[in-house]
Amino acid sequence: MLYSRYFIPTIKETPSDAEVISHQLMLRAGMIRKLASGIYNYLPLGLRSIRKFESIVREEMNKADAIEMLMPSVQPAELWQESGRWAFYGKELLRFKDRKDAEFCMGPTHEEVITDMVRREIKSYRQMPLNFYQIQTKFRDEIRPRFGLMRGREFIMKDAYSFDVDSSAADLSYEKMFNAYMRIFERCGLNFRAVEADTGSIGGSSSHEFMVLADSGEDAIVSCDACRYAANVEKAESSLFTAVCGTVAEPLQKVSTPEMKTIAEVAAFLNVTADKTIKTLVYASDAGDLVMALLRGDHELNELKLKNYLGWDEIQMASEEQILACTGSPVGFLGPIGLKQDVPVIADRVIQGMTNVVLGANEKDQHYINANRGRDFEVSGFVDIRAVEAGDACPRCQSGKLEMWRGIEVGHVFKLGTKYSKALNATYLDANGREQVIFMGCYGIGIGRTVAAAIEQNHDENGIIFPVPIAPFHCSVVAVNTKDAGVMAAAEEIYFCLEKLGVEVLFDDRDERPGVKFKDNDLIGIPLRIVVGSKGLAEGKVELKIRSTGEVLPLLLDDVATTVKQLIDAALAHKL
RNA sequence: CGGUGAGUAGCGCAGCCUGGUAGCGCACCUGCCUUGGGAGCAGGGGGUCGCUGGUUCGAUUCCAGUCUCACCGACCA
Repeated sequence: MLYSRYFIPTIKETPSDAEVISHQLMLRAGMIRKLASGIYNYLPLGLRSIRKFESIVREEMNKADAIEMLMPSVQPAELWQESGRWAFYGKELLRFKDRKDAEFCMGPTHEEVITDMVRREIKSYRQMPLNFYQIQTKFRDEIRPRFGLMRGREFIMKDAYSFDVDSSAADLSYEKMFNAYMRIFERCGLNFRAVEADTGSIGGSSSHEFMVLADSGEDAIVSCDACRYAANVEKAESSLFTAVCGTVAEPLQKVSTPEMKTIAEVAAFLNVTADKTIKTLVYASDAGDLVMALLRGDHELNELKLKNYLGWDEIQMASEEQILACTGSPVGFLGPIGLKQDVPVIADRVIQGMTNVVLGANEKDQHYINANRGRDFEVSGFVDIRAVEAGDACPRCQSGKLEMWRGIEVGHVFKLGTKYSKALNATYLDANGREQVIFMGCYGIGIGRTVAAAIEQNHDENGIIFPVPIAPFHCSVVAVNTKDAGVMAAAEEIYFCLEKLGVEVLFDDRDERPGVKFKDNDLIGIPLRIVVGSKGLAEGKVELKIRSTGEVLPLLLDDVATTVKQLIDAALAHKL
């Protein structure tokens, strides 16, 4: 490809509305341009990287026996009403009507469509297992799109759906996809973790997220430094069960704690450590139901764990009025003793062993000391509702410690069970001629997001440093002075040789000063660069610069093409 | 939807407080010069100041409304 005939509109200055590095660099490198909030044009260079990643995904999906197809992005409302998600999905689902007033939506995901196809076509256990995938544009009307391709409203996604005769066969399909995902992200040279995850609005029994580690990631994850356990903090189990307080029950006593509202203030005032106190939180559902949550004073609540335990759709901290009605006390002095309303009291498991604790007296400026469960208050259940912290013991192996990371969710695999097949009545006849419900799994990869995540993880002050497998070009050839006929002839020669060898090469033949070309080539992140200048040429030499290390190798004119070819092949093979 | 901030040339911004018909850097066009890290000189083109209404002799500037965008919270590939 000739640079002068191609289209790479680079930008020298950082656009002011781009917050994260991948967004800034994709704009500056001329890979994407914004059309509307969360909606982007993929310019030629950006599309090349995306296509590269797509073909890696295709290869691995095909290898894992998934079959490619393509579904429409416009979907009829009836299917969504049938699955129950038309009402449940909310405003994120972009809905509209056609000229006949029939309702449609832009597909945010395709469980309904694929299940509808399968229920029409699959009749027998003999036809399974089956796994269909597509690479297609999705639309989710996100409330707050941000970070460029990282969270767009319109985005390219690979989604796959598996269909099996029973749960254990579905587990096998899940495992195949899981392994394919591992290979996909390994091939891209990404530093990532597969973590246990919450299933969210897709539903199902269990799931794993694939997280590219990056400080700008929107998710927090933990992983064990000794075993393979890793989880989204939303999901991560707390390993703490043990109590830390004394065992002889002292008499309950109310003490004055003027203006002492936070755990830290109360603990300091009463001269105890925070782990001898109990933190009381009140949460409300959108229906107005209340629940009281108890945690050890130095612990934090994981709202999602509480929400999942309660089975609520929404959870939020109760309002001051709700709290006053329930406890008779302002925030800061809450506790489970002497409640005005009968609300369930959910205690973290750690509470079970605590004795002689400090907690709020449900009265302004008053706390209890030496409170004991059973004698002074009761709880309706002990549940793991605590947010894990870095340094916690691993809940699996117990010998390891949990490390905490930020991550970008690039892939997510779900065991759906029969959630959609039941709702849409997707059944088959088993060997005994009995009707059975199909077991499903679904598997997503954010295509654009993965490319963005790769940039997030591979860049320096000069721009992008693409991993070879998803680089838009493998190599660039820079002619230092285009007016020098010798330089141009040599550069052209190298360009043709590389093309002949199947190397994807960008020939920077522009009549620009060398500095401009170097800056642009660095910015767009081409892994290898050959510089052809008159000085080196006089000795029959050119330079090969490696973008990732900055290493510069002087090479003889005759050796360049084969050396580059070898380096590229090695880089691609290394990831397989 | 709630909270914050911003809309002035393709991009990044100033001007607005104190109203008088718009400016800087980069980019773009022409010419000269230059060719190993975003050069230099000279000349030039481009803006209904987001939109609507109000106040005023006069509004980019003041007021009201509205739209869009970004950032902070719940969703998610």
